[in-house]
Amino acid sequence: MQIGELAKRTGCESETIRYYEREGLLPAPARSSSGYRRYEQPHLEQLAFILHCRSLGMPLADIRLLAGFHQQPAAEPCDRVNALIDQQISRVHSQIEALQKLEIQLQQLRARCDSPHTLADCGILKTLDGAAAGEACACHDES
Amino acid sequence: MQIGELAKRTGCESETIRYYEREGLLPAPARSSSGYRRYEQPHLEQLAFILHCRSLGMPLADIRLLAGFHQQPAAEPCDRVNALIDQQISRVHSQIEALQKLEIQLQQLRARCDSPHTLADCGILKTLDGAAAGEACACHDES
DNA sequence: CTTGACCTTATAGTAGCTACAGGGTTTGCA
DNA sequence: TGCAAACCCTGTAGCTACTATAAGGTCAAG
Ligand SMILES: [Zn+2]
Ligand SMILES: [Zn+2]
Ligand SMILES: [Zn+2]
Ligand SMILES: [Zn+2]
Repeated sequence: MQIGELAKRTGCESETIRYYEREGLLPAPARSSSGYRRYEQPHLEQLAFILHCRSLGMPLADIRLLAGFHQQPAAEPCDRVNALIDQQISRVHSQIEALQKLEIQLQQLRARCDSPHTLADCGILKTLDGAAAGEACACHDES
Repeated sequence: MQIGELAKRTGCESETIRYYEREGLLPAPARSSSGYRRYEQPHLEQLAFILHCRSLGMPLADIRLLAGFHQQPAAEPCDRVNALIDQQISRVHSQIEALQKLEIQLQQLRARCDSPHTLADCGILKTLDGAAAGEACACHDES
């Protein structure tokens, strides 16, 4: 199949497929006489593997490693696999925590303005300006 | 003061300050005879304003707008300010939701492996391979 | 024989920095 | 006076994971 059909079947754009090939995540497929890429079923599965990992937020570098385990002797321990997943879980977890703090801060800032009123009176702008001048702010106040 | 001192006082690297100037977030300061940037107190406050907004996760484009409201007539309504903050809150909120789904999926995947064992037996790898072949997976199973 | 839908490569753009390379300036000290 | 350390300058490239062109080649239908 051509790249367009692979794209349609996986829901991944042709350009992304070419990008994965350039990045070494997908092996370079055979070419037709006119230079068109020709894919087979294994390519589709390899791409699906990548997309599935991507949908879990895994970075391409980790997916490369994960895919590489298929080339390793099957008797090796799987702890490196687990480590990659655990790392991803903790990355995601700390992002969540950071964003939750952010949301609280933003809501504290937002609460300074009970619109509608003018720019001169806006509690949000006043808070931001005050903080820039060194005053305590609603959002970063530790109390 | 020179750029290095402004950097030290704000905890922002010199290169970042120059970057903000290039991006039009900070006005170009006066220069010494040898071409060194010379900053005054207002610059420090403007930079602090930017950094404070950045710490709330605001994109530079929004900070540019937010800073621009200082040049607007003070009698204008502040609803555009509120809209920017509300937008940011909803961005952050939807990111949190997406990441929380991700974390659950990752933990479901992680639960397939009760290490230690081998690559051939690893439930994580088996799940990923199965999903690539079109089977249902622990992580994306809707049940 | 031409139109349209494919495909190819190469390059640049996105966000927000960060890290050089390759130079000039200023300060202090022997 | 000479020199080195610690500043500063510009310009460019790198990071992630794509996305979007530009400029061209190929193929099947009508
Ligand atoms: Zn307001
Ligand atoms: Zn604050
Ligand atoms: Zn395992
Ligand atoms: Zn899954």
